[in-house]
Amino acid sequence: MTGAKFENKLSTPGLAFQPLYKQVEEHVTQLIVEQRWKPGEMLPNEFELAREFGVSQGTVRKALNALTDNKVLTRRQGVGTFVSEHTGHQALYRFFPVVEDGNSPELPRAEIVSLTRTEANERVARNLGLTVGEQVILLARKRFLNDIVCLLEDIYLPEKFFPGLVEEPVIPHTLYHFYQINFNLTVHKTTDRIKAILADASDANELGIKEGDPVLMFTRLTESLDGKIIEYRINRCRSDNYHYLVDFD
Amino acid sequence: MTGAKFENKLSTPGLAFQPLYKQVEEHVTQLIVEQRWKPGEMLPNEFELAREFGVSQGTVRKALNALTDNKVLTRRQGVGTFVSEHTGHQALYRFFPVVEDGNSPELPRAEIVSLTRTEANERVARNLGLTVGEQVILLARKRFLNDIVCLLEDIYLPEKFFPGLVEEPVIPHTLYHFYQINFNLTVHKTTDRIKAILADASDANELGIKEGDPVLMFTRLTESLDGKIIEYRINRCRSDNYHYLVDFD
DNA sequence: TAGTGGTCTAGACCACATT
DNA sequence: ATGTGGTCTAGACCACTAC
Repeated sequence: MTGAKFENKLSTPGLAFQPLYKQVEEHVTQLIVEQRWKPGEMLPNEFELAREFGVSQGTVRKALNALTDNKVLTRRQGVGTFVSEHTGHQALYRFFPVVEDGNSPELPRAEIVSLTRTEANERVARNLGLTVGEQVILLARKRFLNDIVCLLEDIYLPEKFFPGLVEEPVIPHTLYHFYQINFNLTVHKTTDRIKAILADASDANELGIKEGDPVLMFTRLTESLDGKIIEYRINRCRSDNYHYLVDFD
Repeated sequence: MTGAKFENKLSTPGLAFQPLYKQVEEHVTQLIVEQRWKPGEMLPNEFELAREFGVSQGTVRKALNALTDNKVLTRRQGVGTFVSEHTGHQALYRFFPVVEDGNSPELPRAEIVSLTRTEANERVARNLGLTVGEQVILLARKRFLNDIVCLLEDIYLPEKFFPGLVEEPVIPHTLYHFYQINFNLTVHKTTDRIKAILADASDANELGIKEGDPVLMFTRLTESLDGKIIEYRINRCRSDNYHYLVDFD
């Protein structure tokens, strides 16, 4: 199907013809970005959406299932189709790769160290796709597993995507859910780059290790559902009793 | 569908009812493990498979597409459906996460340092699911990016899964393809656990860095298509100019 | 009981690659 | 021209959940 064959009600943008189900996928994503349905809310059923978009129910199903694979939607048999919310154990584990040696993955506790506004230096600007000097928010946190500090985070956020965040009185532990609810920014994917470094005096002190001890350092770039780079993190992780877990399949 | 409703020709194992398309998926996987079709070979078309299994073409399609998502099969429009081979750029990048800083992912060269038979010590046995003292093969390699050594690998293989490997006169660089072709072991997924350590004298010498420099160490467990753990790797990677790249989505 | 998603089928037609 | 996978549709029925 080239996009012109059927009379459907999707906004087909000009010449880049896509299969109908792909158009439905993008259209539904767009509607979520525009907050027609908010996180946690239920979508109309397949037949209603099919009627609205002018396609068959099977085509809607294919699109909704693809979005479910991408974790954008959650479907529950007998209940309905929902916009995924970054809450619940599964969603929280999804982007936290640090595990205590010999243990199963667990959820960490977070403690805010500081929250300030500053100007992007060259490195931050390059990573966030900003120009040097643009306003960014720097959020520093410590994270704990079993009440032992395991990770230090410096989180840089473009202020234009997070207006007013720096004045927020209280920032919850579940940051990605907070982005989603308060700034309509749903985290969609992340890229981590991992290196080994030696602890400097300050990090060693905060992590409870010695200066010069090996530390796992990973930087993260986070992309939202609508394709914006919304976060740049610099993480330093104790490596004596923790590791970074990756599955390829 | 509970598995008993339709008269199909799949070996439904007793009571663990599965959807038909899931049964087809497992059956096709089993046939690949049994080498009814070898890597690179083409399967019969959807209608033929549907007739053979006693299900509809749409059900076969759903199963084959799922296996394609899992990289077990490769489908090409107008051509056919093929058993995936661990060759070709895409398949080779898939399990190699080390990238030179500031560069795009590239394929490394491999050089064999030694190939010996030994007995599994406690650590190796535990990771490979063997008993201490079982025969294992130890393959040590160096890997190069742009002709600079970046990674040292100690690869432990249970001899029972790789009979005769230790006498092989020549081992190719593309190990996972070699496992697949010569031992009918298709790598399906891997788990890496990453830590930061300090280089010991030997590793530092081989990697061209100084003793005590930070090094990225990651261990890998590799699982085959039929669910066996076939490989345990201990990797040490230069961290001065290289990093480990992970995407979550 | 009503409403939802999940499975399975059948068939028409399109797009692509090879001969 | 032929054969393959890809898309789209239509409809029947099942399984699960909530009320």
